[in-house]
Amino acid sequence: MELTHLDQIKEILETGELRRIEFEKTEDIEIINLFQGIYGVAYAWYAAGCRTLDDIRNKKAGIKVSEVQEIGLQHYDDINTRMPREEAHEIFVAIKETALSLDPKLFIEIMGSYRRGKSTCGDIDILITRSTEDGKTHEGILPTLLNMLQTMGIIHEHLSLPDLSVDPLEAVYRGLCVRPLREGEGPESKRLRRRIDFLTVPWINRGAALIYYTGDDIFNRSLRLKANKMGYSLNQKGLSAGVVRSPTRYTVKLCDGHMIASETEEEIFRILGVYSAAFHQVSADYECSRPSKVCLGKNLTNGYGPSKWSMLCLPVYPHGLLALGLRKLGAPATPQGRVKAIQAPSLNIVYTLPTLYKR
DNA sequence: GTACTGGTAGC
DNA sequence: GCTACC
DNA sequence: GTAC
Ligand SMILES: [Mn+2]
Repeated sequence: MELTHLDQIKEILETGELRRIEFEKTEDIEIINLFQGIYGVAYAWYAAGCRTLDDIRNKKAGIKVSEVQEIGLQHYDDINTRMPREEAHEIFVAIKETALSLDPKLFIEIMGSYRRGKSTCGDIDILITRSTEDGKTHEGILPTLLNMLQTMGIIHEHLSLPDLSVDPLEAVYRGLCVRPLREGEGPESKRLRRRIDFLTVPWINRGAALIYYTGDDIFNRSLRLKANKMGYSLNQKGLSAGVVRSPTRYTVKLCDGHMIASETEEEIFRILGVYSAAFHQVSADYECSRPSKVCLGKNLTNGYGPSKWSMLCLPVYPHGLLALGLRKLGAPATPQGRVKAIQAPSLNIVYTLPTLYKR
């Protein structure tokens, strides 16, 4: 008998894993995943006929490789090796100390997989903001901090620099770093390059930024989908009501609406009805920790078009639902083309926030 | 039978 | 429009 | 496909 998605979810919740797991191993996905480890282009290179990293290094098919992509190629193995949680911690401690030396009132947190409690981290994500109660802000901090970290030999290559001309309080940085030297270590000691990202936001947006930057990606999509169904819109700045979108071009906003929550995670979760053991006493059929992805492969049949789908992941989510990542076969094997969210509200699943969320 | 599918930034 | 972030 |  065929297992339904609901059966599979229950099995995962009850056993922690799903038997009969089959990874999606098709040539295009494998190669595009390889190329996505570079930074910058993946599907386009596959479409141009490249199949190996050397094809790209040799500029096969006349492809153009930017400066940033050359950096990605050069450090390919380093940046595609996950670091132990402890190394992320070491790097963050050094950065936090440097940042606080510039302004002791900065709010600086390590986000992403570290904040989700993972034992290894693919990169380091750092959120910076600052209380405005004394009339000051974190304006100008990030460029100064980046310069200092470069001088200290922590930050090495830049991949993407912030554009501060729109709002100097909002900045996104992407680059490569190494951990600080340990006691007794000389500069010759081998340290792997690590991907590092910084995000700065206005103080008022910190709650929404915490949610966004903690992730994971599917959790964010899932939460934003729920917000939409409730007539709201959620982004990294806040939760808004009254957003009106163009029916033809969905991303075009006809009306921005007004922000109803942004300063704390709790307020946003509360409005969205996402109860967490950290904030509320709740009863539920299941409790689960922040989503863990389970990869599996399965062909599904449906009513429209090419009828085969492959299921990529099955994370378990809060607000009594789950999301499945699906790719329609024949669709471009980009992350965008690959993922589709489906919900199962009949399962009453409670999402337990990591202890980091408590107060 | 119909509705569902994140939102934004940089280039 | 593509690639990136979560 | 799954939810309603
Ligand atoms: Mn990151």
